Amino acid sequence: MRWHKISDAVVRRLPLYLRVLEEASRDEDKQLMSSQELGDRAGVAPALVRKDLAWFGEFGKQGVGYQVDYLKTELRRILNLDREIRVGLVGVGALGHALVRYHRIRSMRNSSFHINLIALFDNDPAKFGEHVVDLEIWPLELLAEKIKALKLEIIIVTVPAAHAQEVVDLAVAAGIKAILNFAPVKLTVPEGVHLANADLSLELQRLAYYLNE
Amino acid sequence: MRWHKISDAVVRRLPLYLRVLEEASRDEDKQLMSSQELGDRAGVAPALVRKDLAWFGEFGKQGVGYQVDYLKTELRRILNLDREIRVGLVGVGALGHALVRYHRIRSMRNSSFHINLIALFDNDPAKFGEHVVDLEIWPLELLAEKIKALKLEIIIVTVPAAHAQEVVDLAVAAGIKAILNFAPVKLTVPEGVHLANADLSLELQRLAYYLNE
DNA sequence: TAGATTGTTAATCGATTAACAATC
DNA sequence: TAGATTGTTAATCGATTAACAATC
Repeated sequence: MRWHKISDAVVRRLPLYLRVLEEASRDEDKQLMSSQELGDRAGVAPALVRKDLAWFGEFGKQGVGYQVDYLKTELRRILNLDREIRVGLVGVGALGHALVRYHRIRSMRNSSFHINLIALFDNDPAKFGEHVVDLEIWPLELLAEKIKALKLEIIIVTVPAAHAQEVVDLAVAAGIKAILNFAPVKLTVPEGVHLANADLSLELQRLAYYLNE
Repeated sequence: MRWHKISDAVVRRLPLYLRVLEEASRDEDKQLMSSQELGDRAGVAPALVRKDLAWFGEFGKQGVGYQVDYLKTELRRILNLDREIRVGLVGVGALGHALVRYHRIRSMRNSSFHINLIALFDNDPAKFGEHVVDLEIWPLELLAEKIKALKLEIIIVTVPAAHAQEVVDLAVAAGIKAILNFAPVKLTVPEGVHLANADLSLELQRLAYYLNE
């Protein structure tokens, strides 16, 4: 258990730092990085990088900077990426299909990426038993059962807006603690369940605002 | 030209309000809505709803609330959704393909949705001339030319991370002012060009943080 | 009129930045 | 040692919330 409640603003930057460290170590074999450089590459002010990291421990050395490998390991641990995280996807339409392919290929190439999509669900009987890449599509009725049996921890929701809330309610009742939602609808989840929204039309509408200044 | 520079936090909520108003008027034929109800439905405090709207004018009546139709019209105008916004998509892989289908079908069903995806680009000659739904895939070489000829204002980037920055540079040089990026990479754009990131792996990594509290 | 709700100002809250002593 | 850079505190900035006069 952590002492302070870390704000979501901080948590959102951690994967950014991790990505910078992974690229620097993979592409440049970099051993050390200062908060200045890490910040530059992540698009974050150096003082903020140090403050963010300091919530979790003392990872750097004065006058030297941060050991890339060590900080990488620590960030993975903090983000729970040092163990397998099992993910299910509900709604294998065009978008769901694409996300499966995108994700399966990524996780096959990069064995250290421990967020694994391992189960697909749909409510269309015509799709039951069908495979996308190497994953079988299960009937939506099996969602709760499979969440428990396969220890799924995150679900990706790519069903039509009208069905998203009921899918989420089912999943939450079965113990799901995190949801990545693509449906263009505001979902309600109980305290303790975390929601990330990937709502493309909202993003496009936001961008449209800036088009005549 | 607007008097105050409106913060992005405000702009992000406007499409949310618009969606609530559209649903209320379409599904419930609602005529009036208070900041209280609009806020409840959008997940925003009522005082913040009033403050956000007040940046752009006086749209409500004391003791009464907001006229749904009127506010809807005003929000559309503010967001530039009262005119056609033309969008191009670069990188017709699995994800790009799915976004095209998702978006074309949406815009065909909902004629009032004026953000239109009208051009596709890829660098794979095998795909040139191929159609996705009703849209032809053009060679990436034509990007700059087509941006100008078709008056594209937004591009959606679904190319691999390694190519995203060069695509963006090309597009920006040709006059693009807004970019929706799906590539898992931090893009650099000049002042005045707006960027929205839809980076799925960052979102999943963020969610993973919350999985053992 | 009485009740309701806006638009707006002041107060609060939270996040970022600046500054610097500690120390490698 | 001298220079560099961390971890941390204080100052600043910005966004949200509370409160209320105006008014429909």
